[in-house]
Amino acid sequence: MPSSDDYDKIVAVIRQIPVGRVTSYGQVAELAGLPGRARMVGRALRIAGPELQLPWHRVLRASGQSAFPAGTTARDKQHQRLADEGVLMINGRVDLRRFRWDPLDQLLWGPERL
DNA sequence: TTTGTGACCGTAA
DNA sequence: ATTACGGCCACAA
Repeated sequence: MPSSDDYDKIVAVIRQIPVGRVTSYGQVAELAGLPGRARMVGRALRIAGPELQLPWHRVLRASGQSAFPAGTTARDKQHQRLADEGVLMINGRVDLRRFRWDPLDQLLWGPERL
């Protein structure tokens, strides 16, 4: 049973993703203390909806691709918003080696947002 | 109660 | 590069 506490932790993690960086459902789950439960992150995001104004577009599949099907407005919006933040996509795929969010960066570099 | 379905993922072939 | 498979597990039918 997914305690609302779990969802709160997930939301808290997503709120920390800096502008211009991305992460994966799996990584969010791990950082939230819920290893192996990537699907739950997707659920949480779906339930949260636009009300909470989360940076949902910064959460991608582990492959660097959008989780939304090609041709959907959600996917287009996600790509657009990432582009606006300077996240490059090559063939609909973000190079995670370059744009993956590393929580340690913030601790070492300070709270400056890209 | 069982089954199918996801904003998913890692491994292996 | 792709496909397949097993894990994951709340939710709805």
